[in-house]
Amino acid sequence: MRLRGFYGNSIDMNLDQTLRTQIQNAVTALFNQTIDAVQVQPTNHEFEGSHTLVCFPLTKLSRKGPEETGRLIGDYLVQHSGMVNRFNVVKGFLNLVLNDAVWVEVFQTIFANPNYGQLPPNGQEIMIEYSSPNTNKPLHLGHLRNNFLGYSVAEIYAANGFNVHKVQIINDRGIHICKSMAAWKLFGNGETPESTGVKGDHLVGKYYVKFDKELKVQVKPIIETIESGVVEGFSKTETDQLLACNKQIAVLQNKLQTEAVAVDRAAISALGAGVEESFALALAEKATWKDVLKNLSAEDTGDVPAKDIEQKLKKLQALLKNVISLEEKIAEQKAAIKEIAQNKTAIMGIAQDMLRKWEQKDEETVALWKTMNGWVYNGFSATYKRMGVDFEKLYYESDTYLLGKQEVLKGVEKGLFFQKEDGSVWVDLTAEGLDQKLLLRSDGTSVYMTQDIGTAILRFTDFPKIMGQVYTVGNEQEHHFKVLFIILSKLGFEWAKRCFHLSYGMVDLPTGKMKSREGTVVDADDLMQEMVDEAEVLTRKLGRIEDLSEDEAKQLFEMIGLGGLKFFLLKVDPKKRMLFDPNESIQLQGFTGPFIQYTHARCRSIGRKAESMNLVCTEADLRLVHTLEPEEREALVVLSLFETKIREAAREYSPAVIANYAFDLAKVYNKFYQNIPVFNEADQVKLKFRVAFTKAIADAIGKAMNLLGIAVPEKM
RNA sequence: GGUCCGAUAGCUCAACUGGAUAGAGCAUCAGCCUUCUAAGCUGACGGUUCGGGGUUCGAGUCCCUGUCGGAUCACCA
Repeated sequence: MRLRGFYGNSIDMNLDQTLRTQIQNAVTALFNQTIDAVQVQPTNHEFEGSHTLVCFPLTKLSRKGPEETGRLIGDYLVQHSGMVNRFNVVKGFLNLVLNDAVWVEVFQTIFANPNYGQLPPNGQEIMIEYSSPNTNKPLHLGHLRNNFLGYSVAEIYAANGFNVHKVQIINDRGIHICKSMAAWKLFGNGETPESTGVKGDHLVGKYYVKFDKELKVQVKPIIETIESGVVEGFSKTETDQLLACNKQIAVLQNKLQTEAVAVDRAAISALGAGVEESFALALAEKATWKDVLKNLSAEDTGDVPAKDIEQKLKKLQALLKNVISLEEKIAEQKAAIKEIAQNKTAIMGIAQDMLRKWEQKDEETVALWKTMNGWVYNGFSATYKRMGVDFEKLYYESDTYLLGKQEVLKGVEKGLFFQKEDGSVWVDLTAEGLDQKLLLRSDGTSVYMTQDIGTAILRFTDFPKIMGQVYTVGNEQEHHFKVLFIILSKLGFEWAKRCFHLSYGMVDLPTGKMKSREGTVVDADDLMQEMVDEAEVLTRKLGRIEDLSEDEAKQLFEMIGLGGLKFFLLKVDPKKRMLFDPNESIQLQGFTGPFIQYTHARCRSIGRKAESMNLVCTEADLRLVHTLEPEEREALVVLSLFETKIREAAREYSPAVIANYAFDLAKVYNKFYQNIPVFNEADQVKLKFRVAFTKAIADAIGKAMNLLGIAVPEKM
């Protein structure tokens, strides 16, 4: 979705624009040529100046070298512009130093604008979806990235002048919740959140895990029977498939044995001691080749240089390529068998039966469904509250899947979709370079895609003025949304092209990927609590909370713990997969939330002292400021970028832009703070200016952090 | 196998969409508290931007190619 054209001008852009015009004038005056585009960029820190003109492209017009061109333009600007104080030319780059008066004026504008950081309303409405959990288990670390991201993007759009509608779709229907229901019915003994004291979403999650465990137990003998060659009691297609799998496995295993013998054992032994023993294990079939390789790479290798180990592993990998690829193929076949076998277990039968009954509105099933979903919602709302996220409207899959079905059937009538012999409905996307996609099962029930079609249409009906919709969903679903948007277009909805999938990368742990079945998920509630606890420990250690009440202290720990967590998850470009290192996330120094919160508290401390001294800065005072210290100038340059960053963050759908900016601002202010003690200043004008300047920085930091959903303390 | 995404300092991440000697933080080392909050500041160390070609005044960024990692291609959601 393109949003260009909804943005106005900000302070630094005006400055930039004026400068560009003056450069254009200079070029016209000097070389008797006109240009329509000039390349101006921020000056590198190592050189003096704030704006830099790239001169290379101008050499054709000036018929002079880049340095000479730069000098001529620089001279001209100093003499005629009234803005440029001095300049320097390095290679082909013209670095401009603006008059302090220009920066003082910039500050006056910011000072006079209490809404600095909030762009005027642009009359546009936009919908942002995030969170959208399944109702069978509690929220985890992945949801945290999703929620913080969605919430922050919503705030950023609001700051850009949009009227934002935050929504989510709750996946309250389907086989997943039936699994929890089935397990609860079988093993729950009537447990409730009240009777156990367990948070509702966690209780329901417990039974989801229980279901999976039981399923594993029940499916094992079935798989063993199948693999022994006995395939009975399956439908025709299933039987064919299973027999085919068995056949494939036999062939693959034969090949594997041949390949295993062919592995160059001599080459492996040559790689070092210990390696060979590990492979003896693999040959005895106690481990797969892949596991052996994995174990070796994880082994403690003492003081062998890392590069050597890496090379060794690469060699090994190459030697074992064939056997590992065969193993993987066998695993694929086994997975296919498992899939079919699972449907034959008693417990899966119960869950599927519940799903059918639910669709038929069976009273008892619906009642249980309502009860357990209710537990989950209570749990979720507690989690959302602590996370500090909210929603204007909730959509429930159980309300939208039928609507989706209607729309699909309409599509069939119009000839947009087609029906197969078994009654299933499909859309043909081969013209778009994709496959055929199922929209309704042969028994007429809805799939994921069906309900998303319904939800989208319902939303544009509920909010007819929205220009578009943003879906905050992990990048594993890129294909899904690509297909969804094409289908909506086919159905004739012109707004389909203004739907945008805000696709973000997965969160990895140092131990690898999170897998709910292997119990390696990081629970959202637990994580938030740990962060707050850690914040408390570290804060008490620093001993700065003596004059805070117990309540205030608690609030502060909450602010720091969650601020740290949010900042950690938001500072990385959303598109990229990121590593969550728990140890690093609770750090308070450097590029962290608490560092920025701390800077804010410092500023406020100065503010309080100024108030106690009755120091008030007026616009008249500012008019008396004529010179700036380098630290002040530097900070003002950063401060003036705020609204441009707010725009950029919206354009890129990236809170990371704001996070980086807030950090830059805090850093540049700390430099000022350290070098120029504010209250040591005898000159009243300078003193007042610095107090006002500090307040402006604090406000900008606070607003930037708010865009990330992070609160900032008065003291810490 | 097809499609898409990624690879930058020991680690985690930037790099204004083609511009300068590729920047921060962490870690390591060395300095700075009689001062508005040291959760801070200053410095040092650290790079063949995965390999190989190409495009041009100029490439981490664009094109081709190879290697590695991830995602996806369900009558799951």
